[in-house]
Amino acid sequence: MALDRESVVRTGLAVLNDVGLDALTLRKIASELNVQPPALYWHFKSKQDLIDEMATTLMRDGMIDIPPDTGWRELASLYGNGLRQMLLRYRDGAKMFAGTLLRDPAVYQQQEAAFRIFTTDGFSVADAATALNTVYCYTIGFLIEEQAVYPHPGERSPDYDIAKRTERMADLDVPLSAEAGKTLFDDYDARYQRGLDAILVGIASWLRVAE
Amino acid sequence: MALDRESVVRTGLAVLNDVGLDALTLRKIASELNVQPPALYWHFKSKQDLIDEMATTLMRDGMIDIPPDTGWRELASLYGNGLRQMLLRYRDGAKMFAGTLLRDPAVYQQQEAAFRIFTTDGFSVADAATALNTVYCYTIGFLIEEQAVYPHPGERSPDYDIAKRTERMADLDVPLSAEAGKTLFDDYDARYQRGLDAILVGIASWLRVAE
DNA sequence: TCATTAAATCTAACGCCATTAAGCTAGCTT
DNA sequence: AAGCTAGCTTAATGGCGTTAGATTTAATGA
Repeated sequence: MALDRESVVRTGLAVLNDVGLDALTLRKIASELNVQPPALYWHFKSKQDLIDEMATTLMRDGMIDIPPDTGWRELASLYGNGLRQMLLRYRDGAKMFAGTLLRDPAVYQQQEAAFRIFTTDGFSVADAATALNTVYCYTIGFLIEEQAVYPHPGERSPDYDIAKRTERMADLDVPLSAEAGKTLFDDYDARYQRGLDAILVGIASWLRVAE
Repeated sequence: MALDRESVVRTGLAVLNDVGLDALTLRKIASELNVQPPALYWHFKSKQDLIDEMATTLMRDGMIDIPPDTGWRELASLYGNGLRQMLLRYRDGAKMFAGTLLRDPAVYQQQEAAFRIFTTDGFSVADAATALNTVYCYTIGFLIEEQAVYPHPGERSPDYDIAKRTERMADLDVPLSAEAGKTLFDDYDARYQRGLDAILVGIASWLRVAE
């Protein structure tokens, strides 16, 4: 034997990666564990409970140590990029994460360290919260889109065919939109970075105003 | 008689507003229309097809006319705020929208007008696309969070109880996080605006670099 | 060593779901 | 009047999360 929360969560994540969030079922997870579906209810009170734990595990695994003497800007960049890489590790990672409330103490402690850096650098607590929340929201939104187009990194979904999109636009007289498509459905790394940098520039302006 | 795509979509949106996305079923929609569930398949090829159309309708209804002589910044602000108000009209509006590919020509034409303003103001098409995409992603991410806390405007979900959250943090020694909670679970209007403004400040810097 | 107990799983079933297949019916066309 | 077809119906399929209750397993205490 040896079925515990941890192994169920790991198997859940593996199944998620295979089939995606919509097709993630307790029956598949149970079958992967050579167990009958109701067995999972000994360890989790509901499917949502399991998914919450999967999200928490993902977060905990993805947490990075903050180097000493990190400035707010570098930290925010690390936070955003770390979050993105974390979500990219599993199919539909962002969708699973979105709207999930994390109860893990480790998350709060990591957050606390981030707030300390921001306040040390001159931000109010409210501004620090707003700043990190802005980065968070942008990242989640970006990744939901990205993972819709690329369920797995490097594997484009057939639903998002650039050629067909361009074709559909051909008789619509929207040349700029057509050209923008090239930007919007490719090079997600660079584009994420560009948007994140814009946010950081804007947040930096909060500091100067306060001075 | 007189069941058509339009009326099914409207009823679908009404049911969505009542019960949320997870509990949105074809059976409920059909029952609301005094019709048997399979009847919907005459008008839509699948549930997802109906949801796509619901999202498209929401978008189309929420589209606003762009006043003449609007600058890129004002436009981007209108775009973000308009998108937010649109999504707020229905429970789980953002979740429904996230990852949905819109095929409506009207959307492309609206987009085209936006791109024209950006390029007139000196942006490249790629930068215009990145700029609007950044606003879009931020807004979607923000609203998924917001609607998790407030399924309906003004009606807080019981899952997000500030008092309980503070309580949980009491024995954790994370005073800044506790204080941040006050910011993060309230005053969504102001916070959305603050984040959006930061993004716009950052995007403005793209212009100056190019000059 | 054996009875007791608790933990962890099983089988069986319920009610709901999206979807498909096939039949019926009203109204339009010829 | 006959036939066609758009637009529904009923009936059924297979899958889902979840619950109830029986059953096994492993540890405990006498």
